[in-house]
Amino acid sequence: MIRILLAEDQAMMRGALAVLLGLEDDLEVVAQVGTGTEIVPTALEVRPDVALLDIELPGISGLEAAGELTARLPECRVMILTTFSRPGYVRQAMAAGAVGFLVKDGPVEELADAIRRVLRGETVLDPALAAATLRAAPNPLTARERDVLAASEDGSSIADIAGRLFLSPSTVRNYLSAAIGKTGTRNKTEAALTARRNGWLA
Amino acid sequence: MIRILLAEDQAMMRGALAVLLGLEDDLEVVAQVGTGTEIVPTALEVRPDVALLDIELPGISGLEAAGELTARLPECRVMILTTFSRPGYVRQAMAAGAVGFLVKDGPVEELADAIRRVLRGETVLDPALAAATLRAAPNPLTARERDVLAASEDGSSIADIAGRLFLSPSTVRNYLSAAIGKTGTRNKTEAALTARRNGWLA
DNA sequence: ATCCACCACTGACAATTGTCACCATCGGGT
DNA sequence: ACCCGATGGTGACAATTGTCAGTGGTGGAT
Repeated sequence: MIRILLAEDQAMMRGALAVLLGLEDDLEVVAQVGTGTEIVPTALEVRPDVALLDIELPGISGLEAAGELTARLPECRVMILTTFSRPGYVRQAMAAGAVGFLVKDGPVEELADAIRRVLRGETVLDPALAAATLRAAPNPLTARERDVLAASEDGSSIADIAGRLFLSPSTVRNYLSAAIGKTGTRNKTEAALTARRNGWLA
Repeated sequence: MIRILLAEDQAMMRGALAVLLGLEDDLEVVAQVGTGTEIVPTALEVRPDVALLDIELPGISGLEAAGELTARLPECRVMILTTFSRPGYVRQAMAAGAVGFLVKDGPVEELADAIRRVLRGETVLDPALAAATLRAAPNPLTARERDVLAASEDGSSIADIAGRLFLSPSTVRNYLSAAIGKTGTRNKTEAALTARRNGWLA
């Protein structure tokens, strides 16, 4: 019996997947969580064979949790199940020790099989997605550039960002200018958008 | 046997829901589509009792499809199933003749029952959500203001927007200024963001 | 007939934003 | 010791953006 931990914030999606996986007679969902913060504690308690993690979660992200989980519970295989096939996500997932990366666009039928394959020691990653990730440029942004971009995502003014990050407005403008240059965009809004789309933030 | 049409863009969610609903012995998913454009033609062909529509879909939105569907196939009950409980969405759904509005945050168990209740003639709408919708201000934006806000969502410059909408840059700036005023925000990025969050766009 | 809301535009002005050159410090590498 | 990249800053300048006061035109109410 393969014991599964399921982390997904949308209750309906989480419930549906749990029922679905429960229908397979070699699979068993032993824990369900709706936030990133619960992942590691719950996993340490129930000791699942596989953790199926969404990325965008309240609290910490599934990718951060993946890193901690592979470190603290190495016998648990970590798989990422996400809406977005962003190159940066794939990169971070692999760096965090994940052995599977599934996109919610794919057919449900693949899911149970992917879990079994991971447990046999295989790595599950769509070849086209792997290729696209390798083709795409790796994250060119420095930590600070990511900070200011993330802070500008809600449309904040430079003064706001500076206040929030305890920097001088001029410094913020310089980082933004650098980020705009590196992303090949024309203003902070576009820069934040493409950085987000590439999985370069958070 | 209740015949259901399912419109949802995420294949995995769509598949999982279909399996789930299929487990109920009085429910039957007779059609699944992944785009908004397919909804009406498919419904006219298979004549379902209930159409369960996501809002954010490729092609036309589930809300637009809902309006057309209630007009062209009145015997088919339309239910909206969406991630976002935006006041504007609820308003539009009801205006389009939908008799159910479900949020993907809720438990899966409710879904089948909600469908049955809708078929008994009830309207399914979380009271708290209904209250919040009534409390929230209705869409204060004019059609043009919505246009320019939608066009500015990708971080475009005013000149870009003007070019795309065949307007003079000054006109665009005036509409944006009006939208900024009405949304109580401080720049076009914030304005577009809050308009989107309230379900005032598209 | 008059009012009002919406549409479309212009021009002027102030504020914000983006670019650039420049300076200083710190921590690795080589 | 030296270079390099990242961090944090200043000041100057140009471009973009936001505000405001106008001008008209349209079409639907009263």
